[in-house]
Amino acid sequence: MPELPEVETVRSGLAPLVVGSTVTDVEVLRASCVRLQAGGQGEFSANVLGMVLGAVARRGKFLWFPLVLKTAEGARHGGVVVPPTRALSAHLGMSGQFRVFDGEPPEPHPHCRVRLHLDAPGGGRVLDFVDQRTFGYVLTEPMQPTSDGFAGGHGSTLPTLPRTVAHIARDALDPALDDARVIAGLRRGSRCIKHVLLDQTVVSGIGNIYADEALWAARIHPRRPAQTISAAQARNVLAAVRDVMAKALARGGTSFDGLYVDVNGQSGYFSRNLAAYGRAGKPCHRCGAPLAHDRIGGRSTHWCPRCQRSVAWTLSRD
DNA sequence: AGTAGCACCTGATTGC
DNA sequence: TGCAATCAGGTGCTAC
Repeated sequence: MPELPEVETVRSGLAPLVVGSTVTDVEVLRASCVRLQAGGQGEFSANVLGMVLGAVARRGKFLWFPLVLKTAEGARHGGVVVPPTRALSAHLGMSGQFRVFDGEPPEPHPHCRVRLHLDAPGGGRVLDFVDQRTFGYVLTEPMQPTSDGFAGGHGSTLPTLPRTVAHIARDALDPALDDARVIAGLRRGSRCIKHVLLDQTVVSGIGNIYADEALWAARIHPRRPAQTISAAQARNVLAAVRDVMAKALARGGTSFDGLYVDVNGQSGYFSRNLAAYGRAGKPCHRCGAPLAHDRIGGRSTHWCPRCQRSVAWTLSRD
């Protein structure tokens, strides 16, 4: 399942292959993947066709390509152009991938939902959005200012965000993340801490796997109500989130070749070394106790019943 | 306002 | 063997 490290690996792999390319043709192979586009697939295609992909940007698990228009005037001055007012946004859901093919493209994979034909230097190139379980989507949407006026996402220097990304908090690896705000968010409300970590409006990029990993590292029981977490514990949780994400990114970023930008099925995903997720009944790497497993907030959750015992919560006052 | 729960979807796995 | 139920996952939406 693509979480922040996987999506960042996709973003950084994609950028050198597609930025600056013009979209010369659009094939929507499955209409439901543009379900968030108000005007349907016709509007999607019309908004993308002829536009230049200006960048590949990301906040949390959300990706977008600012759409710029290459004008004759702009071309005379060596390139850009019109500041992007619209973006092609994409979310990988739980199984989405982007793949790039140069030259004569193969038949689209059965799970290919959208194929963009690009005008790449030296010949044709296609960008496929492949998504087996169809939780992912693409759409075009307007860009709007960020709430703090700073650059809206990794890979972008613009203080703007696509509409569907505007309500998402900065992510765990964002240098502009407001730690105090996140720590306050992790300590607020009756929801259990596992659920709060998955709330993309507190801090974004965390999915089910890294939520379990971070709580294991911080030794916090996933059922612990947020409002019982001390400030020090919340700081530890945030530090653990950053740590597991950074380590995963360091691993995922090394195993991609240029033309096959993978997210899920291949080495990036399976080479994760996980201490908690998926290890129900196996010994804890710290204490050897068998890890527990249950559904928390509708999500499969794994933890060490010995190391993460702090369920006997009391309201803390620090 | 904050929280809970469901819909969305497909393929792999498990149970009868 | 065949079919049905279950599970996995993130987000958007609706209903308390």
